[in-house]
Amino acid sequence: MLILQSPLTRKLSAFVALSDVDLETLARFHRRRRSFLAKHELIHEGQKNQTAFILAEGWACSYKMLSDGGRQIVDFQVPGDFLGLRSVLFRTTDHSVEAVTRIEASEVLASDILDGFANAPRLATAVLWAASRDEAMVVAHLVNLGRRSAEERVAHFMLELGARLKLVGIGDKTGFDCPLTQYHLADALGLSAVHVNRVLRHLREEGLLTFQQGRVYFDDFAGLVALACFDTDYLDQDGPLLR
Amino acid sequence: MLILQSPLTRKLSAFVALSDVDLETLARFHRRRRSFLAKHELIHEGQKNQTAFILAEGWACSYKMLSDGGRQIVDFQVPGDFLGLRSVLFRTTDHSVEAVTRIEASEVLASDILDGFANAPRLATAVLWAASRDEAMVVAHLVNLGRRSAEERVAHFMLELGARLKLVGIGDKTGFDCPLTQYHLADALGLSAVHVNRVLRHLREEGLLTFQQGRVYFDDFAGLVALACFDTDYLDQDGPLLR
DNA sequence: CGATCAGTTGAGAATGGTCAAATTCGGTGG
DNA sequence: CCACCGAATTTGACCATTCTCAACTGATCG
Repeated sequence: MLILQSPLTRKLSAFVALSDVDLETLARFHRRRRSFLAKHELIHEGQKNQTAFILAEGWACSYKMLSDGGRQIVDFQVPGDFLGLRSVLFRTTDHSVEAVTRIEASEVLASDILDGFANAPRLATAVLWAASRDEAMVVAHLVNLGRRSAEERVAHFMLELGARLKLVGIGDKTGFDCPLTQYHLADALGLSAVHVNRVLRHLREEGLLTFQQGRVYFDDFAGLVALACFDTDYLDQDGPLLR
Repeated sequence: MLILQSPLTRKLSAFVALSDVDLETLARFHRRRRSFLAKHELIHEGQKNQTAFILAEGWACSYKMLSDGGRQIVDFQVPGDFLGLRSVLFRTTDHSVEAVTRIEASEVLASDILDGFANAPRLATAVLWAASRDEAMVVAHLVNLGRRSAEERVAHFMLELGARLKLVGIGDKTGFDCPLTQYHLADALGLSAVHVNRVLRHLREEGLLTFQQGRVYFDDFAGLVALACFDTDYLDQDGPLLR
């Protein structure tokens, strides 16, 4: 093993057994460590020839702005996730990415990625495979927006976020630390911030969930799961499929 | 060139310059041609060890059912698209796929795909790259659901579908043939079928768009673009990025 | 100690849903 | 060719969820 098990390496190894060449290439992606303040926009929608980042510490979010000033958050990223990979794969980017908290990330130039993919095709497969799993989360999010009430949306979102963070080792069944504001929730869930506030109050009064002082408490996990029709075992993974 | 330019081959070549081995492997995916009636469910949510399909003729849609009986259509597939690729990549599938019209498709066994990917890693990269572009469409769809009014949603959806079909050579600026029912639209757009009908009537009365007898007419293309804030050049592609 | 930002609450308005019933359309069998 | 059937579309009346606007509180930070 050439490099220590970074979150990204661990994630990729779930899909493809990586060779030494793959791991060396991956290690080369991790020069150029940067840090950014909360709210810094790392990737800007519409720009060409962007660089990408690998998130090492903190939270980020990807979103699209609308012409009326509203925004829709597509997904949140946690350590081990790529930021702006698609902006490299498609020369131009269709969304923006900004830091939610102060973050640490490795900057990866477009040429690093394209050259790396050409020389280490199995690494390319692994990275894209992982990107494809991220799509499953976007799909779940889409279903949430399309067919659930505000209350179900909030409950489902929190459960899903909790499940995701548990995989990375942050948080457990009782709750997790959550640096998001109610505005983040509103922009992610397609609701107004005012209504998010009301829904949170109601969930708290019903004894289901509390979100206060940067932490989410699952006061009644089973009740939330029932309310949101949450599929408990949903991000499972067994072992590499490609050897 | 070993096989004729199938829709899929053309699509993949946009991302990665394919070798003869890649093309042979791809050709091997196209034995086992099948045909299915409209409404046939090809992939069922939750099943394990599914096979995948490559759509050759007709339309399909991928969707998730909710426990209350509602469903959310995630995306529509047209010739050249994979059906159920993720059910192979992740051993189990998180959504269902059904035929919208009568369809023709090549059945591809999980083992075909995994063996093929192991032997032709650049093909793997190309297929996953294309899957990643499909995600961009899912993202656009998500934004549509989260932050637009019913009228904007319908307009945007139709424009996007039109743009996509124009790329495949079906339809033009004046409109396209569309086998969807208003129920399909409702399930895709997170609206009730009744409301979809009302919105369509309104768009027709405003002289913007007509959807009747299986065809969509863009009566006022510029007006629609303005209403939906549609990004006209959005699925562009230049040439293979990976040589 | 202002200033700013996140959270909270109320009142009224709007968008879109539900239920129920009619109408049209595309086949299909006699 | 016509009568009929089921599916898709259309319309109305009423209702619910969620939004908008506006004001107020509380915390944090130079």
